[in-house]
Amino acid sequence: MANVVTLMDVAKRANVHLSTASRALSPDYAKYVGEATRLKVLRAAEELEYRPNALAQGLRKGRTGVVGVVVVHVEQPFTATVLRGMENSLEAVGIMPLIAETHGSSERLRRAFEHLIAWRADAIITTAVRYGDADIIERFAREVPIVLAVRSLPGGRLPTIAHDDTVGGALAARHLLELGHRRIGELCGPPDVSSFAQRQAGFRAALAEGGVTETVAQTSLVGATLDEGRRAAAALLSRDGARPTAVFAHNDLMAVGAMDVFSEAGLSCPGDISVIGYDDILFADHLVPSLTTIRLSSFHLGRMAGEMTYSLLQSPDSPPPTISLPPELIVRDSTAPPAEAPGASRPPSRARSR
Amino acid sequence: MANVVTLMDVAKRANVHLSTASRALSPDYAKYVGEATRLKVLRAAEELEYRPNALAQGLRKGRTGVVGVVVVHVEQPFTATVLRGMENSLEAVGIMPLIAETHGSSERLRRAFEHLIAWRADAIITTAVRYGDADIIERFAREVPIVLAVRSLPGGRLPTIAHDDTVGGALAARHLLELGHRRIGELCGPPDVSSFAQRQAGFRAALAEGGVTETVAQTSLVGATLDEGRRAAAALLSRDGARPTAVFAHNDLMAVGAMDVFSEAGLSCPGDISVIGYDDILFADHLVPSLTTIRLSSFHLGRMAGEMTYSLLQSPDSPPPTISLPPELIVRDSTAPPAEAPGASRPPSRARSR
DNA sequence: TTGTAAGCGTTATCAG
DNA sequence: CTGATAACGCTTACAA
Repeated sequence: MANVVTLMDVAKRANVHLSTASRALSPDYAKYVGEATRLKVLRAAEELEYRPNALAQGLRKGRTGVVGVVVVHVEQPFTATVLRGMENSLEAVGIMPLIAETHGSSERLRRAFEHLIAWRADAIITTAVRYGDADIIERFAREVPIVLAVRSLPGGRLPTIAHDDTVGGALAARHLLELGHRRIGELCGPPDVSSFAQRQAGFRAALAEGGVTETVAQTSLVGATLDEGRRAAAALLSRDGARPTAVFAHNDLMAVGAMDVFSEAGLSCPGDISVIGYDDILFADHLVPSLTTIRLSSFHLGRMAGEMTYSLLQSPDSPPPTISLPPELIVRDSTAPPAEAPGASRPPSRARSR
Repeated sequence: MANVVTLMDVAKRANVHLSTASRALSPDYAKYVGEATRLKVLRAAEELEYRPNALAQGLRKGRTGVVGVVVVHVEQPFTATVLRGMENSLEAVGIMPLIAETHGSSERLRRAFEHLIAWRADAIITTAVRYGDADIIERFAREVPIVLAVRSLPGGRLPTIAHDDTVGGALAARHLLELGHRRIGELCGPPDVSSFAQRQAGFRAALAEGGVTETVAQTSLVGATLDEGRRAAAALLSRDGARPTAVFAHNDLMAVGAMDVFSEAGLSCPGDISVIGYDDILFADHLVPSLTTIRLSSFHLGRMAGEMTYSLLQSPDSPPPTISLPPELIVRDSTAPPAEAPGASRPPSRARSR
């Protein structure tokens, strides 16, 4: 190790002054350098395998070319794809994403932001906000440009890009209504996350339009995981009163957990109970039955979030844009008309993409 | 924005010299500061929301507290878990992982390393090496400590932590042999990746021990993805000669692709053809049939890789350790005795964990 | 076109 | 215990 080549070494080898070497290697200032000397410097840099110290550059320039990305969990299937999209667009403009995770904790969210600010990230994109984080986010927003992706915050004071989950919830509701379901359950994610709050709002509004005013809801405050899906589904089954004929899970992970529980309880899906999820994660089409769900263009969302951030960096004082992306209903085998209402016919089978 | 609080601001507000402020805030040097002044400085820092500039610190200290992690693809299920393990152990010792992706390209691998070196990462962990990258990796290893995880390189000159894929391949082979299979196919990942090379070697050696000397192999040079699994499986089916009664796919993704193709070709699994995968990715147990596979303790591997890196940073000139982790056979429903050899009985069903 | 020099925000080594 | 000061490696006005 140890053998770190600095600009000084390059300058010496090329027999030029430090600053000339700097200019020769800078895209912006190279034009002020004689062609011959420029080539000398380039050769020297090449030969010594010179690698500019990004710390020194950032310190001096006041920009790092780093954008922080704060997510709940890289491992979540949906998040991973969003990240890939961001990376894709950021890389194209020479920006490096620096990823930090919150694991759902507000305390870690705070630490992640402080970390990224300490590293002088030029901007921060986050997909991890909960309503309770609004204050702290707005405080940080005074220190660094922040872009909200996937999850939004009320007020719209920050640039935001997210799917329209109200529409998504409504799509789910209308699909179940069309199939003839009237007693419908809902497995809700934490209500202080905009995505879940909006899914619920959209779902209920659409049900109400269809004359169904009551849903059997079970909310998880912990998170929208497979285990929480199991727990919520079990709680829902153990209730008094008639069992719902269909269930809307706020994401696919919960849907899978619920399907497991239903199957263990001897209920067939979709025969006894239909299940619709949300997200269209990898392998949603490989489950048995394959999962009807709402697809979000996650890669695209990530891409656009990256682009939005870049243009924000270019023109810092344009008004905060808000972009809303449409979700899409993907009908598969986990939803069907309820056994008791044979009148309703299955709508023509739609695209089974993937 | 703009309003960046520096140490100078803190010092002024506390009425002490810059260097005193620095000491007061440093865990190592705080003891040389009078209790009263120390508290004054702490208060001032608090009030101003002072956040040390990590760039300046890194530049001055020569250490950044950053460890680069170079992976093929964050999105891959196996990788994501490994990452979580690394993060888990690195965070515990105050190190921040900086993630970079290669997408399987050597050129991008090089760029990722250069990027991380430019940012003066204290060390780099990589799970993305191919045999062809050996030279470049050894060159970089002169500039920064490198830890090889998941995939190894011949020679053992670099600290390495990986699962014993030779054993894993053998486990798969013996399982199929025990079930009575004698005509066995293999869907291979790229052979210039140690994991796949070793899986193949272990698999074939164990088959040979069982008297089976020939396998119907189909190799993918592109990558071990679902689509490549489909392609390889299709190629395997279209061959002359008797169809194999069992197939070992070098990872679960390829196994899923293969199962799709088999099912589309009207073959039932495990009735007509058994399939065993590798990795035990999320939802491997939710497929139908649930997938027999080799489980790797990915989280644990990640953890240990992080710990290894840290201890390497502590004692830089200890000999490069090599840690080998055992894989585990997980028997599920995608493997069964071949139809033609009813003599072989299914071994007692083992743990169906998850 | 090139050289000079002043920092960017810290830490660490000196004296005092 | 505290103050002064020299780096760390680089960029960029400003002079020449």
